[in-house]
Order: sequence, then structure tokens, then C-alpha cells
Amino acid sequence: MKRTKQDVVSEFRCAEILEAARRTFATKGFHAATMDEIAETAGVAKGTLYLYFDSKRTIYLKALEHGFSQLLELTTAKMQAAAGIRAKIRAFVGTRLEYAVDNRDFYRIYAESCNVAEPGSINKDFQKLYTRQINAVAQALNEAVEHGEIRPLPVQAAAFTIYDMTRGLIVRHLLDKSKTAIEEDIQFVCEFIWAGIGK
Amino acid sequence: MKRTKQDVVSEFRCAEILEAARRTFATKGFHAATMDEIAETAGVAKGTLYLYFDSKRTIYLKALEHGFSQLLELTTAKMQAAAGIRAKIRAFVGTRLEYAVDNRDFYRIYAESCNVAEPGSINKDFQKLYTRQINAVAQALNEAVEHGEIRPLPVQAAAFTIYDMTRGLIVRHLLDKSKTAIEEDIQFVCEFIWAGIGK
Amino acid sequence: MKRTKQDVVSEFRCAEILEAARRTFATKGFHAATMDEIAETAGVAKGTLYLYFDSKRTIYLKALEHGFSQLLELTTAKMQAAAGIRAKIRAFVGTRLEYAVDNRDFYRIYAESCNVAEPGSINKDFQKLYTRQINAVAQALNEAVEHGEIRPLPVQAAAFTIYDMTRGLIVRHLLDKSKTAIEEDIQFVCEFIWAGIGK
Amino acid sequence: MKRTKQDVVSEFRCAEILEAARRTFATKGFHAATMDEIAETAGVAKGTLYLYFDSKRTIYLKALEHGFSQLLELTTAKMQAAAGIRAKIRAFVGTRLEYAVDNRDFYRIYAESCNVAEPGSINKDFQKLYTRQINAVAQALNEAVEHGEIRPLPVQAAAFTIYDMTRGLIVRHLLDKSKTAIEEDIQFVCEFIWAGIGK
DNA sequence: CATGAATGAGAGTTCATTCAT
DNA sequence: CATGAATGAACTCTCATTCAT
Repeated sequence: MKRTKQDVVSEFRCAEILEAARRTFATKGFHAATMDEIAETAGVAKGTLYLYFDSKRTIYLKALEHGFSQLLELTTAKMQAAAGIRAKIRAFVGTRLEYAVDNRDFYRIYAESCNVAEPGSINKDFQKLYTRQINAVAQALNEAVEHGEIRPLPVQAAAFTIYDMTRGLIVRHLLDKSKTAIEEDIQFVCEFIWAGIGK
Repeated sequence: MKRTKQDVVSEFRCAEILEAARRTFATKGFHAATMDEIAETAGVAKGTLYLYFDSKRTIYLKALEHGFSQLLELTTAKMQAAAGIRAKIRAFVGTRLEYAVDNRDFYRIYAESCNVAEPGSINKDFQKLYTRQINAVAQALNEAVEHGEIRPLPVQAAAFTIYDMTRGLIVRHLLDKSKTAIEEDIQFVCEFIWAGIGK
Repeated sequence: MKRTKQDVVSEFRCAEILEAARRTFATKGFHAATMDEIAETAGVAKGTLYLYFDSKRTIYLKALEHGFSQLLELTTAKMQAAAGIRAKIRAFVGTRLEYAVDNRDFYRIYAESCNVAEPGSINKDFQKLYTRQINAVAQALNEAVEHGEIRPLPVQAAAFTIYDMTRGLIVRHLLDKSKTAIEEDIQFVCEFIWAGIGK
Repeated sequence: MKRTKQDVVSEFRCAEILEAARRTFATKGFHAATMDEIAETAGVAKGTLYLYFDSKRTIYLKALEHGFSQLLELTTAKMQAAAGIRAKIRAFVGTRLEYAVDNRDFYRIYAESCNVAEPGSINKDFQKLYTRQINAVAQALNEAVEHGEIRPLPVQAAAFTIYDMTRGLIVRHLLDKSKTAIEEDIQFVCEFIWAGIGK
């Protein structure tokens, strides 16, 4: 039992640090963020960070992973709960946009991590998570094709495209470029995915 | 006249440096790239960099701007040369993807610069260029709606979406994730834009 | 009585810690050895080290002192047990070399502590022990001179020299540079001390 | 010619830094000496140190090497100039002691580098220099045996022993433990080497 | 104009020591 | 007594920027 108490404290510290890291990384970006600042934000000494994490990079990746997994689970759950491909796609887009808006810090880090120019900054684990996101959509599309809900198409490519559209939507909202309401934007993207722009 | 000659030399140096910067930034990313390396790649002394540019950041932005403008001009030109909205969209997607593949260095920098997490790294000028890209598409869509080529829709949002899809396509190609041929991918995206996934 | 029991426990802990320290310091050297490692080796918590010793340096010195005293006692005893200066010198050299080989850990620390470059690392107590070692030899030499066993000579200087030769012998054996058998080396040094190299 | 000038400046800087390093390392020892202090002593900025040397360790080794080579050359030269084994040994002992006294800083570092407890701190190059020192003595002894100057003996072991005696002598002088005059000490050691302590 | 040696602020990381439990 | 999480000063090394030549 006592062991459990220690674990709780330890977990709490980890969470505190990751939360502080998320804030700092989101504001400054990976390179500009300093361990000093993360420590101060977390309300601990710099050395304490190293009791819980190996390095700055590790903190970054862990901070990323936490939200990443959560987002993936949430997205998957909502999609499975939805009936029909339209509802599933809506769940995908909507869940992600709402999560991003609710967890701005996480998403800023997420966006940075996707950085093309820094190969190696994302490790295998993230590739896996990323692939699973795409696959969730691809699978739904596949079933929809089989059920005759949608026209036959290269589901993988379509999944990527849906992912891209969602991503762009999110970025615009986080950058405060999109003045339109979230709901409206989701609506539009879903309609776009469904019908394209042609008549 | 002599003045002009000096200008030519000066411009040449600038171009040399920017080219070197592009290579270096593309390979290493902004932070990992060093002024030493850029200077060496450019074949000039480190101090010389500061004769032509204020700071590392300035070089980065100028290196970015060069390709950015070129890409914008190219895209706009191809779109204007195309007749009908389908051709214009194809021109937009195709031109950009081909440019990215042909100018990997530039695009890697471009992608990094879009980094949400680094506010301030993109200044006003880039916002303007970015907006003009979107507007080129938006305008084409607007005309298409007026001509009855496509169904009425929020053109701004649609333009963003088309941009996002193109962006995703490019990133995948640069990351060597897309195994499909360029032409095929362009085809798919254009079809997607036109008809969506519904029957 | 209870007090005594505590003392025993306390002494036992001290010994455990010093033993662990000896191992760690010998392997890593003073600076590279960490309190964490010593604690782990000793099987106690880091904080416990500070219940028994003031500082890392203190542990180091105590670890040193233990073997130092032991070696001194052993050397003195063996010398006193030996009859005649030749036997006494042989006892000095032999006892020390054997002790060093049997207690490699201690001797490694001993050698490091003699470091000229770290003033203050050896305190007064060690000076005393060191002096007593030299004096043991000097005294034996003195008696030998008085008994006409050896020619008259500056005994202090001779004692230092004998000490130096022994030290070098030990170092080479610990560094695995000396391929010759211990016995042979002792023999050679003793002969050297006795007769020099001249005919 | 201009190139030469630059080289001179560069060499001078190197020498300045090494001199400062020697002073600092001699006073504080390797670990306690800081790059800040070396820089300050050398009268340059910290960064400058890294223009000329890779790392703290490199500076240390170079500082060591300089005196080491010099000492070796000096010793060898003096020995070769001397006629007869007695004179050669006297040259060995005398040259080294005088050099140590004249270059206290160097010798302090030298002594630390020989530290048994820090394997790997001395690299191959130093092993070579060390071996050459020993060999110089061994060779002289060998010739002396062949010429019938001295009795037959294991020259390698004898060389080590002579080295050890010299080393001890030096250490005592540097630690201000030896109150006797240098000349007198040299005399004693040489006599000891020659005749031992027996009658 | 061009150079590149020099700068020094600032980064991530380590670890002896402390102290609440 | 014993613990080990927490501390924070201090370390080495980097690199954008400057400036005497």
C-alpha cells in the first residue's frame, strides 16, 4: 500500500513535468524551450527533471506520446461508435478538431514533431501511432466500399487525404485563422469529402 | 554603370549564399544548421554572411522567400493558362507537387517554416504570400461557381482544403512514403476534390 | 550494554560502506566514483552514507586510512620479526608487494591519493602514517649501520629510496606491466638495494 | 610569408593556452581545474580554447606531451653526451630532477597522469614516451654490462628501479619534503644505484 | 569588401549534499 | 536510524555574432 502511495506521487510528478513541458514546448518550440523554463513552470528544480526523464528529448517525446495516444484512442472509439461511413468520418474530423482546440499545447507540439526537416526526431513508436490513425480511416473506408456505401477508390490514398484535410483545419483553428465556428468547419469538410466540389 | 556592376556581383553573392543556405537548412533543419556550415557550403567566410544578411534567421527567411515567390508565380501562371476549374485545380496540385519534388531542399524548409510551434518565424511577408496562394485557388473557384461549373460553396474554405490536400500529398512524396507515381497521385486528388468519395 | 550493541552495528555499517567505497574508488577513481554507486554497492541508501561520514572526501580518506594502517602494522610487524637488515628490507618490500597484490582496491586508492597535483587530499594523519613507514625503514637502517651491517649512509634518504623502489614495483605489478613473478621481483629489488649495480 | 605570420600567431596562442593550462592543472589537478579558469589565466575567452583544442582532456594531454617530449629529449641527449654508465645514470637522474624543479607545473601534471586509478587517461602515445624513457636507461645498462662496467643483471628491471628512484626523488623535492640540496640528493641516489647499501 | 579569430552568453546535464518522511 | 526524492551550483562545450586586419 505504501508502495502505491509512492507510485502515485511519482506519477503525479511525471504528469506535472509533462504538463509543464507541454506548455513550454508549445509556446517556444523544442529548441527554444529550455530545461530551466520547464523546471520553473513545473515548480521543481532542474535536476528533478532528470530524476524522471533521461533528457530534454525524452521529455518532449513523452509529452507528445501522451496526447498522441489519447487522441488516437478517442478518435478510434468515436469512429467505432458511429454508424455508417459519413458518421465515422464526421467522428474522425470532429473528434480531432475538438481535441486540438481543447489541447492546444499538445497539438502545437504534435505539429512541430511532424516536421519534415528533422528526420529522426520522430521515432518508430510515433510512426506506428501515425499509421494506426491512417489505418482507422482506411479500414472504415474499406468497409464502406464493401457495403456499397461509397464508390470504389484507393482507400489508403483517400485516408491520407482525409487526414490532411483534418490536419489543415486544425492548424487554421489553432492559428486563429479560421473565424468560422468549429461546427460549421466540420460540416464543410465532411461535405467536401463526401461530394467533392463538382455538381 | 560601375555601380551596376557591383550590384551584379552583390546579387550573385546573395544568390550563392542563399543556395548554400537552402541546402544546409534542408538537410539539417534551422537549428542544427550552423553559420559555419552555410559559409563553407557557399565558399565564403563566415563574416561575409553578415555583410549580406542581418542574421541566421534572415538568411533562413530569404532562402524561404525565394522559392516561395517562385512557386507562387509558377502556380499562378499555370493556373491562368489552364481553362476550366478542373484544369486549374489540376494545375495547382500538379505544379506544386512537381516543384516540391524538383526542389526538395526548398520544400523541406517551407514545411519547417510552417511550424505552428514557432511563432514569429513566419513574418508578415509570408502571410501575404500564403494568402495569395490560397486566394489564387479561391478566385478560380469563385469564377467556377459564377460560371456554374461547380456547385455553390464557401470558396475560402474549399481553397484551404485543396491547399491542405496538396500539402499532404507533397509531404508524403518527400518523405518517400508515397510509393505511387506522381501522376497517379495528382489524378486521385483531383478526382477526390471534384467528386468526393460518395457515389 | 545496549549502547555497545549499537556501536557494533554502527561499526559494521561503517565497515560495509568503506568496503564498498574501496571497491568503487579503486575501479573508477575518486572523481568518477559517485555517491550513488558507493551507496548501491554498500547496499544502503545514499542518505545513509552521510549518517556515517561527512562527505565523499571523508569516505575516501577513511577508506584509505583503513588499509594504510593495516599495511603499516603488517609491515612493521614483519620487519620486527625479521633478523638482520637484509631480512628486514626483504620483509618491507615483500610484505608491501604482497599486500598490494592481495588488496588491489586499496592500493589503487593509495596510489591516487599520493597524487602530487591534489594538495589537500592528503591530510595530516596521512603524513604521519607515511612518515612512520619511512621511519620504520630508517630505524632499521640506523641499527644496521650501528651494528656495522651496512656502510654508513644517510639513512633517511636511503629509506625514501627503498620506499620508492618498492612503490614502483607495486605499481608495475598492479598495472600488469611486470610479467615476472613476484618472488623474483622482490629478490631483484633486495639485491639491488644491497649491492647496487656496480661490480 | 603572410601565411607564416598567421602560423606564428596561432602557435603563440597555443603556447599561451598550454602554459595557462599547465599552471591551472598543476595547481588544481585535472578535475578541479575549469575551462573558465584556464581561459582566464590564458587571457582569452572560453570559446577560444575550443578553437585550438578539442576538449579539456585534449588540452591536458597536449600540455603533458609538450613537457614530456622535452624531458625525454633532454634526458636522452644528456645521457648520450655522458661517457660511462655512472655518468649516464647521473645524467638521467640529474637532468630529470633539475627539469622537474625548473618546470614544477609540468611535473605535477606528469605525476597526476601516471595515476594508477585512472586507466585510459594516458593514451598510447604516452605509453610510448614512457617506454622510451625506460629503454634509454635499459640500453645504457646493456652496453655497460657488455663492456664489463657493471655486473650482469636484468637490465629492464634495473631500468625501472632507477626510474622509480628518480621519480621519488623528484616528488619529494616538489613537495618540499626534501630539505637537502639537489646536488647532494643526486649524488646519494647515484651512489645508491652504484653500490647499494651493503659494504 | 572579405576574412576568420575571438567572443561570451547560454545550453543540457551531473551529482554531492540535504531533509521531510 | 534510514531513506531517496529533491536540490541547484557547477561543469563542459556550442555557436551566432563581432571586428581588427
